[in-house]
Amino acid sequence: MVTITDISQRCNVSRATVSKALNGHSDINAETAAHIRQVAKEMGYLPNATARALKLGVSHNIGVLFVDKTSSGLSHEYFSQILESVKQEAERSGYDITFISRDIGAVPMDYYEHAKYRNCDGVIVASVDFTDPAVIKLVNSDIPTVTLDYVFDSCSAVLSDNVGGMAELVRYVYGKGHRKIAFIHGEITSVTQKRLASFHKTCAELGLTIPEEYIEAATFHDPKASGLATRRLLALKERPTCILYPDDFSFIGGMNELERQGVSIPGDISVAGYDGIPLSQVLRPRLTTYRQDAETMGREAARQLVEIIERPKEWIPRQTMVPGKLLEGDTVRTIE
Amino acid sequence: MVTITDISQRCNVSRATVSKALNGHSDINAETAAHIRQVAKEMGYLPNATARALKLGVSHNIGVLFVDKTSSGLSHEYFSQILESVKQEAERSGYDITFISRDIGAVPMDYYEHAKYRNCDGVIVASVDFTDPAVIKLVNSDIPTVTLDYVFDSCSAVLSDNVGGMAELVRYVYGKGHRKIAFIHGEITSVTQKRLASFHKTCAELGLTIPEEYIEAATFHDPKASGLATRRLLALKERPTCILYPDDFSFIGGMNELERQGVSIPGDISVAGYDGIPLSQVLRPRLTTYRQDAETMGREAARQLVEIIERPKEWIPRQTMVPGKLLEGDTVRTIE
DNA sequence: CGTGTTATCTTAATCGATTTCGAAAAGTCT
DNA sequence: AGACTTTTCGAAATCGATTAAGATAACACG
Repeated sequence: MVTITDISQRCNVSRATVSKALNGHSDINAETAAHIRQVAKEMGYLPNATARALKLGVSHNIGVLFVDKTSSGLSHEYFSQILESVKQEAERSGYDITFISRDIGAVPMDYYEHAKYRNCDGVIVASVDFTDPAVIKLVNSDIPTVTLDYVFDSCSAVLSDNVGGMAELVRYVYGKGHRKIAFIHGEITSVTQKRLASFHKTCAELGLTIPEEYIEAATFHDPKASGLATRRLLALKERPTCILYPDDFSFIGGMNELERQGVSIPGDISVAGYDGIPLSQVLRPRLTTYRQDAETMGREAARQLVEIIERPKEWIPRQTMVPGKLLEGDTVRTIE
Repeated sequence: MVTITDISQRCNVSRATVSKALNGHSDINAETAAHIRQVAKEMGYLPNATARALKLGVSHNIGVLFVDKTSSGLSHEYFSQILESVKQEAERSGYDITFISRDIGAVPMDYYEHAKYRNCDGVIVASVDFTDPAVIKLVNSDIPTVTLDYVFDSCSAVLSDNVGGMAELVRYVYGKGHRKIAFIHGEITSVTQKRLASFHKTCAELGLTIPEEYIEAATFHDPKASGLATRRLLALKERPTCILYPDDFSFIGGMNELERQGVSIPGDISVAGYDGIPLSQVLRPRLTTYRQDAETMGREAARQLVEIIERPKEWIPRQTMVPGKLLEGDTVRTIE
């Protein structure tokens, strides 16, 4: 591998001169610098990121912590989309992406230790159990952190507008004439809590009284759980006319249960999902769902993290709300 | 941050001794070593991966190159699953994962340069245009490489059994009584070529003559393209009784077109996909599709790469074929 | 002409960890 | 006791790049 030393020998200058020439310092003669850069190019010189990181204490490397309970992590489409856009934005700013985990090899580590060990300049945290002490340790540490869909006082957060999204969804189905609206939610996380709160608040604003039995618990990304929840709703004396699901995957599980029971969609019961995965608009009927703007969220998270890293002085924790968009499919019908 | 120097001062020994104690060298007294380890633990010492990488020339870092044409990269579920299992396996062996790309920041780089710059010990390559000179440069370089779904002489490869998969699929629908089998394929890649070849070969073995018009071109992961191809097939005088699609996403696009034209599935026409994405078994009707074992592929790729990295002497390029599995859904019917 | 200034380059320390080589002390053997 | 091993530890170099501080020469100015 070509190093600075190799170049310095070829050019008959010191290593310091080469380094300065390549980094555009002003105390190097313009011609000398040009020559050095020329030679460096010819020799195919590449700076060694490792050596640089060691000396400068800055790695130009961002850690991402994406782990969900099922450890399916990336299989959740919403998160793979976020990851992809985080990656693109980080790269544009000159940062690479490294996954953070526990226990790298045989060595037991927590997330913070792993990030430190790898000299990450910052970390983006998503799709984890935010009550995990290891996560809390990380976000409260000296490492700049941006969280996705969760707020800590100690760091910036990029949030999908769950409150606004749920409100829009409820108002939409209300506008279609629905009054008996049921909500199947995912496991209790901050996201679920926000959607639940927004659901109740919006219903109240619209003058709707939602019976307790209309609120059902399921699990994110779990068609079976939502199927069961759906069955419970169908068993009620007074069936809802519309059911909201925690995500599109669960949504489809619910639709299956409805069809199995001979309930037509949206003829007998209307349904809507959340996430707006690409497939939702390919399937027939097209799913009515609230699309979370994963791309913007990832980009925004990366942008903010880079800003914190590069301008730590001016930084104060900030929450950024990313709006989504209602995708009006064919699963909610108008009723009188 | 706690460094080796800090520990050496606390223990009144040299830095060399600390390093050796922590790495279990035999020329350190057992008691001394125990004490040093104890103190290191108390002080919360973490080795600095950067310094280590610089000195040892080994980063314990694996690059992954996942870029598809639409630069949607990870949005392709097959690849996010592979990535996830690559990550898990790599971590178990003590390796971290970093994404490789071009042009990190303002600096123009090719994949090889990027991997070198980051001191990657090896790279896993998938979902790229394998005719890209930058990719070819990488796989032919001194950096150990494992490719997914593509074979170079210069490196090991992990392959989904496209030949076997397609053969199984064809034989399955043949077994169901189908004789007029159409095949919509993705853009021409090595994967497509294998499936095409296997399709023809298997049909020939079964004594089937497939008219040219039954072979249609579309694009991977593109429901519109497959919809159009489907329309062309439906316009034929002699319609096929079964259509095979390049992947499940395209598959669904094709099904939509069929339904739009009032063709019932599988009553009028049978259909089958490829990939076996999780949703394929949640949707109703359940999709008949050939499931690629992404998890095994990722794990195998990581395992082999680690082996090449750690035992370069004994290594010879090897191809590993990972079998998939036919998921028998409800989209292929039996005909007399 | 002496002093100060500027432009240009080098020396050497540094980041944190590893490792070669050697040194000192302790033990072993004849 | 003298010679030789073995055990245990440390000094110093090293990986590649950066940078503070210093050196040298050219130049300007009163």
